[in-house]
Amino acid sequence: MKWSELSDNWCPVARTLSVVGDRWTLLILRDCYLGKSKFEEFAESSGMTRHILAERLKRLVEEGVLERRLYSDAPKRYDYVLTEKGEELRPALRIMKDWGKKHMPVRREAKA
Amino acid sequence: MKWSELSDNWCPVARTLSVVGDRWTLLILRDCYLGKSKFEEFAESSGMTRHILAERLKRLVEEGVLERRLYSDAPKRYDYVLTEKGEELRPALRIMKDWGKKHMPVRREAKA
DNA sequence: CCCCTACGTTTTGTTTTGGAACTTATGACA
DNA sequence: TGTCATAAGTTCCAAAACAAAACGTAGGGG
Repeated sequence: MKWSELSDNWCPVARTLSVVGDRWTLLILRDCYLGKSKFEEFAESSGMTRHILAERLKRLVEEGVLERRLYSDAPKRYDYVLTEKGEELRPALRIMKDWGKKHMPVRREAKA
Repeated sequence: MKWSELSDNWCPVARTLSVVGDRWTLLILRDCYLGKSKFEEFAESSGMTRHILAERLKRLVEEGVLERRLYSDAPKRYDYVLTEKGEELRPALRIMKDWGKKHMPVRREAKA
C-alpha cells in the first residue's frame, strides 16, 4: 500500500499520519511551536533540504495546518503561521519532547 | 541533513522522531496499542509491505520500544510486545487519534 | 552596477520504498 | 509419503523520494 492512500483510511491515527507522519513534517511543527515562521528559519533549524521543506510547507498549507501569510509587500515575502488546527497538535509534540528527554539521551556531539 | 543523523540532535523531539517519525512506524505502534503483536497482524492491518515492516520492527526492538518474544518453540515463532518505553508513547497516539477524528474526515471509501 | 536577503525551483545522483515472489520450519490432512 | 497451509521473514527489481548544491527572482543598499 502506498502512503498517499492513507488519507482515507478508516483509522483516524492513520489519517493524521498521512499529513504529519513522514520524516521532517513534525520538525517543522516543532519550529512553529518555538515561534519560528520563516522559510530560512525552518531550513536552518531543522537541517532539512530546501526542496523537501518547500514541499512539506505546501502540503501543510493545503491541509490547513499552517497558513501562508504575506508579511512584506516589496519584495513579496511569505511566512507560515499555525492555524487553530495546527495548534491542536501541540500536545502530541510535548509528549514526544518529554519522551525524548527521558528515553533518548544524546550519545555523540549535538549537531544542530 | 540526513535523517539518520537526527538521533543525536540537541532537540528531544528530533531524537524521538529519529525512531518513530517516519512513515509507518507509528502505525505499528497503533496496532500494538490495539493488542496486536504478530508480524502478519501488522502487515494486514497497516497495509505496509513485509519488507518495510521487518525493517521497522527490527529498529523498534533495537531502540527498546518493542521486545521480540519467542511465543512458539516448534516452529520457532516470534512476536512483538510493547516495553514500558513503548507504552509511554501511547498518549501521543491518543492525541493523534482525536485530532484525526476532528480534523481529517474520510472523503472517499475506507480501504483497510 | 554589483552584492545581499529571502523564498523558493531545478538538476543530478543516491537512497528508500512498493510489490511480488521466494525461503524456512513445522503441522495437518489424506 | 506427498501436498497444502501457516507464519515470519528475505530477496529482487523498478519506481518514488530524497540530499546536495546550483540557480531563479524580486527587491534594497552601497
